[in-house]
Amino acid sequence: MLSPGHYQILTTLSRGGPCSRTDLARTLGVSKASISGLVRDLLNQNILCEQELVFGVGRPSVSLAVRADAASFIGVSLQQDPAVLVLTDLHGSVLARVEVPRAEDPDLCVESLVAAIDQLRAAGGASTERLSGVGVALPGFVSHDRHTCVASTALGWRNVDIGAALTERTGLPTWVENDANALILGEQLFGPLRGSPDFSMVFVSYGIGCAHIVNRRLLRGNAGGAGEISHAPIAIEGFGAAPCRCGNKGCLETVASLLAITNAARRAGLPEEIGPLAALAAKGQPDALALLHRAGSALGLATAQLIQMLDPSHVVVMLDPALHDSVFAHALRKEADSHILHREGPGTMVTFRDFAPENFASGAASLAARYFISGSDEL
Amino acid sequence: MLSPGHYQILTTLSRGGPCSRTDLARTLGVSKASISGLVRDLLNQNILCEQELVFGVGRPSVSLAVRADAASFIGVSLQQDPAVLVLTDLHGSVLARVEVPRAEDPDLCVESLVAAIDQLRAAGGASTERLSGVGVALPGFVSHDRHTCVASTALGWRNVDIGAALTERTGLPTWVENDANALILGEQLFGPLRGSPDFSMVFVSYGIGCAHIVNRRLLRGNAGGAGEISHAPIAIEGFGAAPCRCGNKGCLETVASLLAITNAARRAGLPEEIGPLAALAAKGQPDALALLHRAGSALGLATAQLIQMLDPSHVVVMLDPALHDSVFAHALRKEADSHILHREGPGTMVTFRDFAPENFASGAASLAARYFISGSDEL
DNA sequence: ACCATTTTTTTATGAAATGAACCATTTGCG
DNA sequence: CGCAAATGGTTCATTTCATAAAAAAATGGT
Repeated sequence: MLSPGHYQILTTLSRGGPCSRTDLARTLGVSKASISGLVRDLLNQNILCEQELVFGVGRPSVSLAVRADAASFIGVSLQQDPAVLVLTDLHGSVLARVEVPRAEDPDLCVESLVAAIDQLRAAGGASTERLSGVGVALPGFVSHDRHTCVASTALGWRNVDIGAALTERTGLPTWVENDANALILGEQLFGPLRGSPDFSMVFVSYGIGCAHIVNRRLLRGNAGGAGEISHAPIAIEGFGAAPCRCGNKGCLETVASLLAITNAARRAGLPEEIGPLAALAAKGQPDALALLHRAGSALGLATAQLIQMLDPSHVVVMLDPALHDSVFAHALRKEADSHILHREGPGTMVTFRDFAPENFASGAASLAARYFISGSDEL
Repeated sequence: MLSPGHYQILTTLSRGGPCSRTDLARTLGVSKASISGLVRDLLNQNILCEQELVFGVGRPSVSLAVRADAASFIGVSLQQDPAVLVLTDLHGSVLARVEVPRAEDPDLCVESLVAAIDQLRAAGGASTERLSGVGVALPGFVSHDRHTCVASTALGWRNVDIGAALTERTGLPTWVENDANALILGEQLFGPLRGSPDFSMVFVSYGIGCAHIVNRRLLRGNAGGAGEISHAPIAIEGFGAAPCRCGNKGCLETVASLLAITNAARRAGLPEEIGPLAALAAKGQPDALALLHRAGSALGLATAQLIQMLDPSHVVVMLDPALHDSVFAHALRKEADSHILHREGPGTMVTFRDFAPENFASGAASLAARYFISGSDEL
């Protein structure tokens, strides 16, 4: 239905925001005549709309923008229990939201997800008329075809073709992706860093997840295992090198994940929840301070390695709100800063953002939106 | 002169080796009719040639290959003193080779390079009729436009537009690139790993250089500083964290570079040349063994970090031949292997190769060849 | 009112890709 | 030996696509 030219226009608009026909022609290196025709098609199909006039010298240009209501998408996050599902529009805004318990058994899980999707469709009303796809984010490895979960320790799954199952039950095309990858792909399409060609995201949950955009593309690597930093060898002097479930010693995950932090807190007789622990550290309790400082420093060192290796323009670290302004965050920033090679020009910017399970769901929805916009899984 | 279609054919052939017209049509997703016409043009211009027939059922297919003598290129390596210049054909074979002292003063340097290039042209004879470009590899940072050396501590240069100078004096288009980048771009176009979408190269010289191909493209990063591992924080327990010229402590460069190794050897009263040092270690001299083991382990740890982060299919480590089968290499492999997360399927393959200054020169030549083949600096 | 300037549309022209038919050359089989 | 089946490559009329040039539209300044 849409030609490559149409997709190029949609991609350019969602990458750089609204612009005129002439801008599009310049950016894409084609004639204004071609753009004119393609834009007409997209206007007729209610995918684009003309926005306000931009006045300069001469005839004002009309801004073109992708219509938010041109399509809607469903995103499923199995990153935590409960699972979160959202219905989003083409700008990534959440139109409806549902939570369901995350079932371990694959069949039960699909069952409850299908029910939740029906709920979302009902809640969305007219906006689901052009519902065009489902995305799933899960903690684990996903096969090359973006259908099957090859392995997930968190879910206890091996070779579960959840993509095919959902497609069959909902009649909607479905894309499956690793949780960290879905998160960063959502950021690339919908987030504040949209359009940046090189950036990375790290999140601290029970484990530590990480993904990278390099040259505008997701870094997957040869076997799809690229970008992992949770098993980076963080053998800082003075840090004990605890054995990790991966068989090595001194992995980042054994120090900086929420699981590691709460385990260490329990052993030290400190509160096991991250909120109270951070509050205690804020009051100056020495053990809590040391624990969070150590964890933050470890993640900071890994971040420095990441920055040295990939030289991204931004690294976004998603943290529990309780940690946002804590010694954890400060130690992270300091350790990262002290281990990167400073050069001229603006270096990598490290920013913190609140961790919310919803982000994974809307990242998952963006997988389907991406296909709508670019006709493929690349932008 | 050549259209995008022509370049696509040349790129496909040099990426995947000789193939038939029908294969090209399948690979590129265009009709046989289009390929037929484009190939005819390239045959007429003596850029392609028809090779042997491949028999199967039905009419045999004729293999098409890029002619080695379709063009020739000059590569300049300023990676070491003396500078090495080579004349290569379109398959990367070295047709002639010249060395000249590497002058510090930019003007003098250009002067001697121009003279050496004339020598190469004379030595190349008829093969330089279609000489189509010059590439320069140098240790330092190169501006975004691939003309100017922004900074090089090894050469003592700041903002030297060596590209423009050579273009003016030789009349040939010139591309300038960082030494490690030139090396891996040469491997991508001419080497055994040609066509691999994800691989990395590391070389151990007075410093340590490193570059990566990700998704078939050179990893440059936001500020062009990606891929550097020489300042990776290698703070292995038991390894002293020596201060580095970058201001941090415990950088890889302070342990594993040839400069660091020979400095440490001098302090320990061991031979300062790498050959005798390696020989001593091979005989079992404890201090020499410890020194090389420590250096190899450090590089191995950095290699493990690299593999975890990028998940390449191959890592090629270029070493002085004396180190090739030494405790350095063994420690490197062991340390790398023990710090990567093993998963199903074939993991990253780490291979050693002899370090030769020529590789940088032919890598530099490949920059010009790349332009001939793809019409841009991407493959 | 009129001109300069810039954006957008229209239109006529040319280039490029295609599908379908056709020719070429081999293997396999009776 | 002869013929069908299969595959590779070419030719050519047709369609699609992109473009440049011209025209129209919309505004600011003089």
